[in-house]
Formats: sequence, C-alpha cells, structure tokens
Amino acid sequence: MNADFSKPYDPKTTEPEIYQKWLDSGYFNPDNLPVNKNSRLKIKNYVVYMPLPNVTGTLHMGHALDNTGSDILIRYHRMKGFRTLWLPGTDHAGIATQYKVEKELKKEGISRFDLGREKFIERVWKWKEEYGGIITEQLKKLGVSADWSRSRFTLDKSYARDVISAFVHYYEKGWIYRGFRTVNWCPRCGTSLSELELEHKEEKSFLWYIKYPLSDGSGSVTVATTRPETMLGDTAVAVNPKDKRYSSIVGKKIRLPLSDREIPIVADLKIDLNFGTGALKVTPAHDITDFEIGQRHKLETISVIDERGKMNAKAGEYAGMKTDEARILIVQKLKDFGFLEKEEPYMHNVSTCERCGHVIEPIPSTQWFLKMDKLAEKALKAVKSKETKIQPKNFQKVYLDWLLNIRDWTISRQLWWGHQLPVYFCKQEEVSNEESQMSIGVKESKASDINSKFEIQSSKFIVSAEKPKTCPFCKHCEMIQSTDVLDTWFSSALWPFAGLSDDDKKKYYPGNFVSNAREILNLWDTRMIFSGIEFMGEVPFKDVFIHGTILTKDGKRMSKSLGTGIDPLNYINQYGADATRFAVIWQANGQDIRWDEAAVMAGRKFSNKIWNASRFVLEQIGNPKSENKSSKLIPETAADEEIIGKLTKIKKQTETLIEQFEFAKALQGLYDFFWHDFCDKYLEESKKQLTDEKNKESTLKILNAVLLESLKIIHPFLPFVTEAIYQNIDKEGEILMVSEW
RNA sequence: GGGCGUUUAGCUCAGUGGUAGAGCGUUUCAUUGACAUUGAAAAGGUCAGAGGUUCAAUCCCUCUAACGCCCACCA
Repeated sequence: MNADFSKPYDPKTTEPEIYQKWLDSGYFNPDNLPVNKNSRLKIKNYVVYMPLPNVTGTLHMGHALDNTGSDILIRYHRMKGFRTLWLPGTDHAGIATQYKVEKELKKEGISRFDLGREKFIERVWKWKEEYGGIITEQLKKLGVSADWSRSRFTLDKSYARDVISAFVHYYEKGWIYRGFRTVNWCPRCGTSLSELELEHKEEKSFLWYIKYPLSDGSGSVTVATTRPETMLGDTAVAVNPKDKRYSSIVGKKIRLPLSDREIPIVADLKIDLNFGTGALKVTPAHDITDFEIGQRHKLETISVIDERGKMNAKAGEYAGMKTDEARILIVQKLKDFGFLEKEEPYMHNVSTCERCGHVIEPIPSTQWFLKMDKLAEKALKAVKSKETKIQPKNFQKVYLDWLLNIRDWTISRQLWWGHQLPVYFCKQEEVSNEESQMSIGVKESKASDINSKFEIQSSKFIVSAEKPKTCPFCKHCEMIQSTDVLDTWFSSALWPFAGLSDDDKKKYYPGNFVSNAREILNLWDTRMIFSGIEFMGEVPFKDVFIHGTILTKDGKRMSKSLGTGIDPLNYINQYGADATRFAVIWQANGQDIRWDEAAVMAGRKFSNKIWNASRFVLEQIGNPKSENKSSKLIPETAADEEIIGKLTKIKKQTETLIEQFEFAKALQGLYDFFWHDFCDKYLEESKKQLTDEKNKESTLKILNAVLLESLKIIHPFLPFVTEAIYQNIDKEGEILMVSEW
C-alpha cells in the first residue's frame, strides 16, 4: 500500500490500513517471526502479559497507558530479534459483569432470580458476545501489537480446566478449606467479598454509649458503638486484661438490654484501652474482629441480620427492618429505658462494595478459603530474591507489607457468573430440619439460590475435577455441584499459564513483563506471582511495572460516574493513535498524571513533523532505498559529523531508557533529536550542502540513513506514521515493524 | 493510626551540590519550495515556608504547611 504521500499526514485514513497490513503479515504471532539471521544471540523470548481488561470494559486512559507502554516494549524487542509474544485476553470479571447485566434486567423490571440461574447465565453470555469484543477492537485502534490469535477469555474451556485443577490441587494439599465465618457480604450482590474488593467511605454518624447492667446488680459497664442494632446479637463484652478499670468485673455476667440474655465479660488483648470506654460489645456474627474474639473465647455466634441486609427473625420486633431503621428505633428504646448514656457525633469509615457501592454487611456464612501462609512465603521470597522486580521500588514495600499481614483468602462467591466450585455434595445426606447455626433466612426470599440451605448444612462432599459418576457416600445418588463460584481473581491469578495452550506453556512460560495501575498490585500481580510459582515452578515474570494514575487536569480521579472520564478514543479518532500514544507516554513520568490535552496536540504535530521531514528527504533522494548499510557513512562537514554523532547517541540512549521502562524520557529524547537536531539543524544545513556538488552525494546518503534510523527508533512509540513512511520507501513489502533495530 | 508521594515559568511537568529546563500559552520578527500542525528570537521562576549541613543548596538533613494516594479489625 501507499498512503497518499502528500501533505499533511492524515492518521484517519492511514492508521487502519497500516494496522491491517500488520495483521496480514502475521507477525504479531511470534511463531511467524523471521529468525533474525544477523543476530548472533540465541533466539530469546520476550513475553508480556496484557492486563486482562474486563469484558464489561471500554477503553479508558488507564488501558491506554498500560498498553502503550507494553507495546513499546513489545515492538522494541521484536525489532531486536526476540521471539516476542504479547498475550491478550479478556476477563469474565464475575461480579462486575453480573452487576452490569443485573442492571440491564432491572430496567426490564426483573431480577436474576426471576430468570433463574441457567437463563441468567445464558443472558450474560449473550451480553458477552455482544459487548465483550469492544475493548479488543479499541485496543487495536491504539496500535496494540498483541497476538490476537492467542487471545483467551477466562471462561474458555481450557482456561476453566486449569482453574478447576488449581482448586483441586490446593484442596488436596490441604490449603483450601471450608469454614463458617463472618465475612464481608454485599447485600445487593448477594455474595461474600474479599477485603480487597471493598472501598472505604467516610460517613458522619454517632458513637452511642450504652450502659450494660451487670447481672448481679452491682452496676453497669458502658460500651461505645456505631452499630447499636447489632447488640441483639451480642454474646459478650470484652475489655483489655491490662485495663485496671475493669479487672474486677472480668468473668462476671451482663444482662443484655432489650433482651433477656446473659452474656459474659471477657478479657482480650485486642481491645484498645483508649477507645471509647475501653469496653467493647462483641457481636461475632456482624463484625470480623468480633468473630475472631468470639473464636478465642468460644462465644456463640448469633446472627440478627440476614443476607439482604435486613434484621432477621432473631431480631424479634425488628425483624424485616433495614438495619438503619432498626438502629433508630433501638436507640430510641435505649433512651426510653435509660440505657443510653450519651451519643456523640462521629466520623468513621464504612466499607462499601467496590462494584455496586452498597454498604457491606459482615455476616456469618459457610465459605471456602485458601490458606495464605505458604503461598505468601513463596511470593515474599520471589521479590526479596529479586526474581521478580517491582518498579518503582517503593511499591515493593506495599507488596511485602500486604504479604506479611495476610489473611486467608475467601475464594467462594455466591454469584452465578464464574467458575463453579468443583465440589460435589451427596444428595441423600440427611440435613437437620432445625435452624442451622446459620440464620441466613433463605426460605422465604427468592434469593434461595444464594448458597443454598442444603449446601450450607451438608457435610458430605468431595472435591473433584470431574463430576463423580457415583456418589462415594450413598453409592447411588447423582451428586450435585456446589452453587458457589470462584472469586474472579482466583482465575485471573492463573493468567500467565492458564492463558497459554499446553504447547505454549512449554514454549512461552515464564514471561518478562506486566504493567499495572497500583490498585491491582496485590489484587492481581501478587497472586499471579504465587500461583505461577506454585503451578509452574517459577515466577511468571521478571518485572512488574506500576505506572501512575491518570487524573483530570485539576487533579480529580477520572471516573465515568463522576463524569470526569476522558475517552482516549476521541483523541484517536480525531488526531490519531500516534498522537494519543505520544500524549500518554510524554506525560507518564512515574508520578500521577494530570491530563493535559496539549500533549495530544504536541503528538499530532510531531507525527506531522516526521511525515514532512521524510517527504523532504525522499524528494531529495529521488529513488529511496530501504537499506544501504554496506556503505559506511563518511561525514564531510561539521554538520554531518554532528548529526551522525547525535544519532548514535540517541539510539543508545533510547535503548537504555526503554529497557528501564523510562518511556517518557526516551520519547522526549527522540523528540528533541528529531525535531531540533535533525530537522531544525541538519535538514536546514543540508539544503546548503546539497547545492554543492562536492558534498551532495554524501549528504544524500546521510539524510537517507538518519531518516531510516530515526523511523526505526521512533517506531515503538509512534508505530503508524513511521510505518506509513517506511511503506513509501520500500516497495518490496518489507515492514518496519519487523525490520532490524 | 501507620506508610508513601507531591509542592519548580500563566497551565501540565522534567531536572541538577556550583549561570534553572520542556510542551502548551504569551510577545516580536521571518517565511509562498518538507512542514503555519513552520522557523528565529524574547518575556516570564528569590525552585511551598522555616531552620541546618556545606566554600556553595532548588537538589542533602530536620521541622512546618497544603494537597493527594495506599494500608489498617479503634468498636
């Protein structure tokens, strides 16, 4: 093809043609790459794992940043002769996608429960087929040179197989266990969540001081709480054993107000002497810390809130109310009966669901957990020993701190969209008719699919990759599979190998590089690291690069809901992918970026400058040749010498900076070199030199060579314009993208 | 409550132990032959504040202030 090599450069028509040319060449696939004959090095791999975009997603600035950086590395290494693979894919993103489809259903006036599990999942698949490919197409517009032929979806059959066998593997090692615990629960989504899936919001509230009378009538203890409604589930009051104020009453009983229960006073070191009154009301069912205290003191777990976030039957007269309604009434009643000592205004943090924004309700339920001690150890070692390097290095601390304080990972979710647990229950098991210790009221609500009551109470199950033909317990029933699915991150943690075919696992694991926003570091990178070590025997990548966050110009977070988001596609469509890539990289110096649109304009001008300078050079040369490396460049003038020196220097500098992930600096160097050294100085000088017969030939040679070299070293950053020019030079179908660096 | 980061030209940001830089903006001039998505030049900053180390600090140390982020089971 030939772009119209007249002025000015038009990315709109050029870029799609160029991208198609790359696709047609097949060189995004490393198996098709020409062996670099001139390289005396052994062929080495260079593998980058694309941060999996959610199928729900559309391109945003964060993706543009991740992927432009990765594309620079990929293109650079490809030109350097590496067997270069960029592995793309999309993530089923359990809760995010489910939420999206549920919102769609809501508009139609129905819920997922009206459809039922099977129909609902069908619906999500339909949704996925329709919208799941959008982000991929958008990435192509950016110029992403990933191997789309290897693209994976995290629910693909082969991927699912790896996920299931990972679960079985952990279970057989004894690292996965099932337990009844108080967990973070989103009442809207109807599922458990891990602590990394929560957001914390400040909220104005009150701290209520409630008098709890001692059973022996010798006085009372005052507790401070932000959640008086949970007192119906209190099973103790805890004080610090070192607290002299309370030492005399530890072991005594309390008569719980608004109830006729007696609860003990226990001593626990976790209690802060300085907060409130130093006495804590312990509600194991509705607070994770309290649950842990409860475990230590063998306290009963009495749940008074159900999975919809409403007071349950145990809450007596408050049953069926929302917690905040009950709170108001309970506070009033405490006042009426003289139990309320005081209330003071109080700012505190409330956990909310990262996806839907609903307030999190800790409730007890039966969930599956992955033990983290051994895995954390491996992950710690990998980074301490520098097998994997995290950059910038201050994020290493974030990584280590998280691992050092890690808790077991709640991996089960009560969602429908995801990898169902490979757990099978015996249908014939007699489950008690009594209310189980779980008081989750599943009976009347349509939410009965949530962690079905049968499943909760059932203890006869096996874990197996395949559905067992015969039940090992009763020998005749058809076993039923757990209704829970796995946390999305459990499956994305396996991406560096589950994303590869069995052959590719041998060929392309481990990889080299992954680039992320910082909030993904522990959610994903850490988990990829320990999963990679556990299942493949070595770390999945050598470098984790954490880039800054793109903010609005006035420093606000870019978000769709706030209307502060900026769509990179607008820039791509208007000014071209090169200009957009330029802008992103130009500003990405490691700090957070306050997005300045002027950088896109600068990028557009730079592309145009390259285009025009090339035009000039090619007009002068007349019959351009792609390579004349055989003939050495012999400088005839001071200007010649200077530009050759500068070229050598900038090439070296660019290599170093790319290899250190200093893309912004690399680009700025290239900009300076090309614009000022080459165009402003040498090109102008060459106009004079060309009129002198003595220098004409050597000047042409130098112009030709410097231009070609420039196109190459700029190509990873601005691939389209450089390739478009190259296509005007070479008529034999050679492609700049795979030309030798 | 811990940890981290930022504070440099009107705006967005680089940078260095020794006359302060870029992009955009502003001003002046130039130019129809690669490019007005241009060229040449200029204006504009006591490098957040205070103290310290040093012959010398925007850069190192301490403190202060403002802003931002992450982590945390103070109810």
